[in-house]
Amino acid sequence: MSDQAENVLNISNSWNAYHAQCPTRLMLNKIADKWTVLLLGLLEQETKRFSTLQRETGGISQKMLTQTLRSLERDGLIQRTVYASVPPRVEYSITPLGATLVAPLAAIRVWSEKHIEEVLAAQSAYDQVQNTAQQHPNVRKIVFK
Amino acid sequence: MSDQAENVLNISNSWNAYHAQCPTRLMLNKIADKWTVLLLGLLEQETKRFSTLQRETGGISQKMLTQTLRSLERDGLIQRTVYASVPPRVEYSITPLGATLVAPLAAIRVWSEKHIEEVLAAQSAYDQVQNTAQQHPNVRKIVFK
DNA sequence: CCGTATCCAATGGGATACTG
DNA sequence: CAGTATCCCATTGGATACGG
Repeated sequence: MSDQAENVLNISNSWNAYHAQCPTRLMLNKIADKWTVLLLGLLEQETKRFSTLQRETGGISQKMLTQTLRSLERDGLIQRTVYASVPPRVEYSITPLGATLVAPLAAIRVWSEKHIEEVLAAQSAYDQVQNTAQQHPNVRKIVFK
Repeated sequence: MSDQAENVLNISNSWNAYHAQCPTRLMLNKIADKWTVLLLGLLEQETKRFSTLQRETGGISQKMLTQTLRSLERDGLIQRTVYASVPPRVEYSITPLGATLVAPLAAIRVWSEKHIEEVLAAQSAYDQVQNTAQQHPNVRKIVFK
């Protein structure tokens, strides 16, 4: 209604308030996953085996590796290929669809590396103010205007 | 070392394997939060009050609203202002730093809306194959090559 | 109006043991 | 090698009640 700049982030506009099935929410939940982005990063360039992924992530449990890979496979973001050799060999690779997700994720990475210092500084400043405010419990240090 | 295209998502490159303090991980955890992005979207344009935010998110509990707003404030992404009026009034607005995060988040939103159909289709296809494979339990339907 | 404190159910994720 | 199955603890988040 207003002639302000468009609200580019307003998910509720396109989806009538918060909706559990909002595409953005679905994807954010994926990305929010501790291992998803890391695995996509590892698979971005080359096909890799299960054990290789486990080693290169450095500490993921078998359960979570399997679970995350399944989820990514189900979403069509990675491809799983089984070779009927002995011992069995399974390889994972990124799909064309998965590859298109790399750029948006990289944007997040770039922002994070560029602004992390500001965020950490803000956190320190905030914490310091809170610690200074040893007033009545239940009362935060606040800013009047 | 190789002369391939650079691995733009490889967080481990810059941070020596998976590191809990990797900036990208820190930010992804924020974003992963169920309400963070929604609140940033609501505050993107204009300052809003606590009760307004609660209403417009449509269903967030007081606890989570407070908690999420605190977290965003601590990170320097939003600003909290208290007016010493009766009854008290508290307003939240996005900071310049928070505003710079809008674009990367919008990129995720755009990707999601553009590719959600493919993802859902991939999921359906995957599920169908799994349901068809009523073989020995413990054996998934697999693809040989 | 804008919170904080507490209780409690659901979920997530690691460790471990076992299979084709 | 590449999983699956089970147990179990830590974290999450909603509901509720209370406070400045």
